Amino acid sequence: MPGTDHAGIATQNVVEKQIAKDGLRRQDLGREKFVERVWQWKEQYGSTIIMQLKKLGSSCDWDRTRFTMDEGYSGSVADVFKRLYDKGLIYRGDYIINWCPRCQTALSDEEAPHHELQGHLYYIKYPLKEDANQFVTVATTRPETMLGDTAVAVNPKDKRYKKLLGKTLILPLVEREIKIIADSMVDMAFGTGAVKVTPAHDPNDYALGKKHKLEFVNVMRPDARMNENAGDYRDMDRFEAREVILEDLKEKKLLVKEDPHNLSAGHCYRCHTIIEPYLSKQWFVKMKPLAKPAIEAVKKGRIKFYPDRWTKVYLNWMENIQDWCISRQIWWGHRLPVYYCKKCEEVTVSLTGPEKCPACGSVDMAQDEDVLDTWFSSWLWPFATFKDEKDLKYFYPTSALVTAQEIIFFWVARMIMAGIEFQKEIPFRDVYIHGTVRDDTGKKMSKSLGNIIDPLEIIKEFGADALRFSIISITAVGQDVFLSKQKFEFGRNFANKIWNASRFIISNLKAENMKADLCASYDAHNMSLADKWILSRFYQALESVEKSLENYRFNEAALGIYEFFWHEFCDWYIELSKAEINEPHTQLILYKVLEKSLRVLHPFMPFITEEIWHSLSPETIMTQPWPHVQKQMINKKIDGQMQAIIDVITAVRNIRAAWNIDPKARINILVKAPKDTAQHLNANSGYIKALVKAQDLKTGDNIVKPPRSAVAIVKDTQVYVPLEALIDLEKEKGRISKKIEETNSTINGIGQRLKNKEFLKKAPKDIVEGEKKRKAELAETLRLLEANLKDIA
RNA sequence: GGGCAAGUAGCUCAGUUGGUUAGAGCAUUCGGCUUACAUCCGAAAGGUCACAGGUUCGAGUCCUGUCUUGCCCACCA
Repeated sequence: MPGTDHAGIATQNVVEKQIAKDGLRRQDLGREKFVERVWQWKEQYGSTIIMQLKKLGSSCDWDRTRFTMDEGYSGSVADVFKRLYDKGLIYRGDYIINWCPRCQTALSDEEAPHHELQGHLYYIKYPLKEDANQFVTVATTRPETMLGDTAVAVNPKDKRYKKLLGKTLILPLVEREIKIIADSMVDMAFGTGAVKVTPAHDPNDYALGKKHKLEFVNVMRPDARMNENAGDYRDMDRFEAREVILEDLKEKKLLVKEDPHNLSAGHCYRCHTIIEPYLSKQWFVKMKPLAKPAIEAVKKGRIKFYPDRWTKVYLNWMENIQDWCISRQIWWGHRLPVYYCKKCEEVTVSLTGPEKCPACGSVDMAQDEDVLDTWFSSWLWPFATFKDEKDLKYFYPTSALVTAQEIIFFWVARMIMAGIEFQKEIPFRDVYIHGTVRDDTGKKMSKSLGNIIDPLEIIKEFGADALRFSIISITAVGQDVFLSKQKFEFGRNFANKIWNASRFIISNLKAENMKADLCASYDAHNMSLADKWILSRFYQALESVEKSLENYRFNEAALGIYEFFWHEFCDWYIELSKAEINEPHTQLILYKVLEKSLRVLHPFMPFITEEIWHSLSPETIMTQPWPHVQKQMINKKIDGQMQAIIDVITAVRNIRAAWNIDPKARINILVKAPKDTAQHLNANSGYIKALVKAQDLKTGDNIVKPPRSAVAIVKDTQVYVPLEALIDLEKEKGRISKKIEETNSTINGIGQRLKNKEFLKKAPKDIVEGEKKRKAELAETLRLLEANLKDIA
């Protein structure tokens, strides 16, 4: 279900900037024309995000693409408003809200994040009415608001001010009489212990004002210039007024001092202007009743967060939830379905628009000028997006919501509340909170910071599959990712590997070898050890990929199939297959493992797998089933047998590298091992010979080490490689001695453990048995190593 | 002020319920055009798991404290 919201404030800002180039303000165009311009902009750029999603290979129902301002969706928004209003959960009220003087709109608390500022704490003397030589000194960071002061508050326990309680002060500059009141909210330790109270310009003071029935004096206009209540300071910008007021106070000797002071102030999340706490009439949603069942849903586990730690963050916010300010003084968005009678001021909420006032019958009605917070439409996304009741029934509730941490309050919490309130059912069961993408220096990538990596550029340079696979691989559950261009090489290289391996296999395949079915019996196709092994490994990889996906461990899933495909299938099986590439059983396995791997890889890398798939089948891979784990194909014994061969091959390669044996030279190998091991190696000597370029391989339990040969010990097996050139005995001694040292220290470690009676008593049996077995194996290896060393000496 | 996350190889990061020898990619060193792939192949080197205590037979993993970094929340005028 793809779609976009209308991003009210952000979009309006962009278009305002655009028309500003022609010297126009939105007011110059008027509401209707301006909104038209925004629609034009939306048509032109709004599809970018959808286009990017498509380029990334996102598999959505594109014909269901929805926009929050679509007709039907807008209907749901208005409908929900009315339902909440009728239920008494929406009200209009005076309140100190976050006001952005630049955007000229109210903002919710979540839209006005606090940032630290370096400011000053100014100490100002307010003279007593009865005796102008006596003062109360208050401390403030925003002296310009003093023009709106209607009281000074002190803590009732504060002895310094006890005798002044109830007395009257003369507010300097405006000469208004204000009372000294007592309230326990005041922190005696801060500043002077006396606080100026400005109920119209500060949320705390507002509360005090309500409680103590103070006067509310608003001294600013919406553009944060001082208004007629500010006397001589009228028309000055708030910060300009601050400077002038300080000058004037200084002149009157009422400014005691100014201390540097760090304070934190709300900033508009869109334009970063400092918020002005401002008294105005706004619309609110009562959140407590909506939050209650939404808290329950999470507490009872009907909705789960991944990773779990976000549960606490969610609950903490929900349990302290404040009413939601939903009106915005902008034009781009859903208008409130609210109508005022100009005659009797009756308020009517109506979906169609009333013809006349239901109270007085006047036809002189006007719709509220405001629009709704964008989130007031987005919170309906899980259900308002469906045009068809049947679809809604079928798809709702959805299984998982995947989103960013920063949006838990804005969106996730509210969707849960809306779902329960309007659908009587939670909107989704799992909430997966992914990490934040940051740049090299740890800064969050964002368009406004300009530090983004454009996915389209990466796709051009590395490919969409490379981009996807790289990011998935480095994203552990909910961990932030630090992204740089270089990281995309990882996915690109893997895509290259898949491409080449597929090319190799497909170019060798004969059609008749692809048809056979893999049935439960290994023998049906004369399978070799390697055939059985790679199938066993594939199904184990598949099992682990499935498990990882079920737990939202996408990186583990990606790396699981990566590890299998590259380092088991390509590095070992395909290499081994070259010797018998025309054998039907080899071709069958190559084909089966490839096509199954492609199906597993498809969700991670849709483009390359689709392309390769077309060489195998005329159909699309998108609708192919996910492979089933065939448990009977998983065989640990086969794994072990193959591992023994891999170990011998690795040991010989090691010798070749250590002794700088000419890569082209064919060598002879002798292996001395217990009977059954020797037999096993002998039966599969072809593998060894092929992968280490050996001329001849002799195995047995009575092999005699030839003089001048290098040796490697694998468990109970001794591998000898006779060297043509004169062997450097000292070097060989060094090699063996080092191995002895390593083996010894490991044996000692295990020995310590096995000597510990507590360990033997308390550790689980299988752990103890494992240790014993391992010690015995290592002891045998050590014995062989020492014998060989002695032999040299 | 409260909370969360992170500190593991030169770099970037994995490491699920405590269990044998802590992994990967990149970078490094050595050797390779071995007829799918040099965006590759083979081999190697590289870690007192931030620090200090504790629990445990056993700790990268659990507990406590400390340090460093980042983020979130909060009405210190």
